[in-house]
Amino acid sequence: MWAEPILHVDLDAFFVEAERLQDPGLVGKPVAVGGTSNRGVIASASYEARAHGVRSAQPTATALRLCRDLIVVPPSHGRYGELSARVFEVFREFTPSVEGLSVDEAFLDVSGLRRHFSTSTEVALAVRGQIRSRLGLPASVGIASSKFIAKLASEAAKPDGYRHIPKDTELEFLHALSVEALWGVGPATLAGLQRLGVETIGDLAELPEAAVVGSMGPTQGRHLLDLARGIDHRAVTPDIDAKSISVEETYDSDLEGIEVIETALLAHAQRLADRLHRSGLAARTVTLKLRFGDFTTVTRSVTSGTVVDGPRDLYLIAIGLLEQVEVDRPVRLLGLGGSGLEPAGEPRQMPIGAEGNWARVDEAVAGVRDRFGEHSVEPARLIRGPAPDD
DNA sequence: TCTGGGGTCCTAGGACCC
DNA sequence: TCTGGGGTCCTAGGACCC
Repeated sequence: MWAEPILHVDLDAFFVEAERLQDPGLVGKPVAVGGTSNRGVIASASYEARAHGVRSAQPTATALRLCRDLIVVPPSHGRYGELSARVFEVFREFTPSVEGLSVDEAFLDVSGLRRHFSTSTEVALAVRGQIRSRLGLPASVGIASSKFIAKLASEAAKPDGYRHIPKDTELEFLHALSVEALWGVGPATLAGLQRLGVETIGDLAELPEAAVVGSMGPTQGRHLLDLARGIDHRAVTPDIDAKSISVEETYDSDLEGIEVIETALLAHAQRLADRLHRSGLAARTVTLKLRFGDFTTVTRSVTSGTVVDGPRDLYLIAIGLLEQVEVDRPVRLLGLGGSGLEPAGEPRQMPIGAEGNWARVDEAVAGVRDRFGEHSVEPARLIRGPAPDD
């Protein structure tokens, strides 16, 4: 009963369900949350929409063609984040050993609850019940002896169900699944495995290690082979600190001309500074990302001995990185990110001879934007005048 | 009706240091 | 007579996940 103490809790169609809490009129209908512009894609689809073939990551235009009654709602990530925080509070009422994978899923190690519940499946039912009754959200739970089996079990449990995989039936459950179901097998790895004649996880488990390592390299090869044989000793690790923070945007129409790109980077620098400020972090490495109209993507990054978090510093660094890229084609996407994150220090160093104390200005601006919203204070260059025709 | 936005991890080559 | 091996950091790109 307690040989399977790992739960994987996965909220069903989380963004859609969050929208249904706001607007109950959406219940029972084909609904998707996603971008509504010409380049928008679906982030989350209701099961009614999935019945028509609507999937996440699908272009919204394709989804509308597949399902003419589809209601597409633009995402409200701020609200989803708040709801997610409440879901995680519920998790932590059961155990401190909660490892979030994203806003809508987490591993829970419930082995410490032996004295309070007779089985780990009972814990799973209680977690599901609390999330349903207090937050109005459906969740599916997988219960297993290891993280990756628990994750596969929650997938098998969807929607709004639970699935317990007893340890002695693990391999039977695992080996029947398609190898694509394995965490870490995407299109490129799948193609390599198919060349080896692998279709199911069971097929992979029977291959000699040398064949798998020869095709996929030692690190990934041995790891996948272990998983295929049911071996996964990874512990549930709570509270992993963020390693990078980034903002990016795909434009409705491609950007042309350095000035237009620089202006867009000013907006990115401001947004990134806001996100860093809210997290109390500063970055040692700044990375600029450009995707051209033909979808080729380049990145340029720079690491310095000091950290940055102010919009002006981020902007100047971004401009410096932009100069290293040959921008000879229209730009579809711009991104700016920070990594090598450290807690933002109290007293901010200014470069010797820098004019004025920009760090203090940045700090003050960030404080105002936190309190009054992101449009309360903006660089003058970003403020649009009244629209000419209304 | 081509392909979002936010992440993590890995690899490979070069710089640099001992 | 150009020549070592290890370790770490940095950069660019790519695979993958939700």
